[in-house]
Amino acid sequence: MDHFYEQCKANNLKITPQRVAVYKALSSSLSHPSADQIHRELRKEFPNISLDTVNRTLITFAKANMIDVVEGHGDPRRFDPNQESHHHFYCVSCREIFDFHDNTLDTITLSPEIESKFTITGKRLCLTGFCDKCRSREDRKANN
Amino acid sequence: MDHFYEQCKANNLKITPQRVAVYKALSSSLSHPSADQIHRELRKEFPNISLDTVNRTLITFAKANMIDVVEGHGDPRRFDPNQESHHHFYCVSCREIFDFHDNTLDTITLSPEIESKFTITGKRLCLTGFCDKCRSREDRKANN
DNA sequence: TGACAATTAGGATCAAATCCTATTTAATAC
DNA sequence: GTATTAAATAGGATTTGATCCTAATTGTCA
Repeated sequence: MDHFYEQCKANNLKITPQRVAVYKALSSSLSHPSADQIHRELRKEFPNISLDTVNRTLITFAKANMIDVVEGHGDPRRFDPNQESHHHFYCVSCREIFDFHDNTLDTITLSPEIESKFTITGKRLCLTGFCDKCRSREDRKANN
Repeated sequence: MDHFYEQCKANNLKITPQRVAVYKALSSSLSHPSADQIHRELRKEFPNISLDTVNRTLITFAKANMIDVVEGHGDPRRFDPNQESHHHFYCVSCREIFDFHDNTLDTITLSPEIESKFTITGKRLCLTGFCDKCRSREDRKANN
């Protein structure tokens, strides 16, 4: 938890009981929970904590690189007509998905342990970050 | 489009004007659109087509392996406290996400072209399929 | 061509995320 | 300590995506 306090300091985030609670709840979870799940969990201890606060707090942590948002990012369900092996870059700013191809990556082999533990129907490298357009927009913001 | 008709046949899907339209709209799109986006597009040509139909149709195609649902699958936004390099297996049945580690995969290098085109903040192999529990459940269903 | 099962339209419902505003609170300087 | 101020919170309202429901329609196959 010391690390948590340090990271808050470094990002100018006030340390509130709610933030501590949210961070603890997420850290102790193995299920990649949603804001709603964490909210329900925390309600037991803090009957008044609001969903909005939990959600906002998690997004704040994510922006500060203290936690991650998993692939998908809560966007509406999206479809892909391309049935050939390919990979995705997702821009967290404009939410656009860019396809890219890579012969080397297409041949990635998994450990036998993983192959046997799951029935794998899809395999894809998922990159996240900023696309060219949004990168320059972010840079402008930072320099103002 | 011949391929489309064949796949419909093979999956016992009736060929309706709506299905043809949805398939064409998705195929000609490069933006990994949502049901809503396709619906808005199709409204121009078919003013009466309903969002529910578009959504249902896309899900039907996906179940028939004619198209894909991209990573994230429209689930609520989910968070991950684990900041170390790791990878994800997503069960499309129970929607659970399982972490796995792989030293080889952690060292994946991307083409310079991709590295320069985007500012990459996250890199992860995303597997989809059925987890152990759901696999056996699906098998039981299939045998009945 | 007729019959039946599958599919659709469109409104109702549900769920996730965000917005809004009055109130509270953590951090800082004194 | 105490006062000040900007940041953070609660909780209700709103928006948006997804699904459900039912009556009407339409492919398909005999």
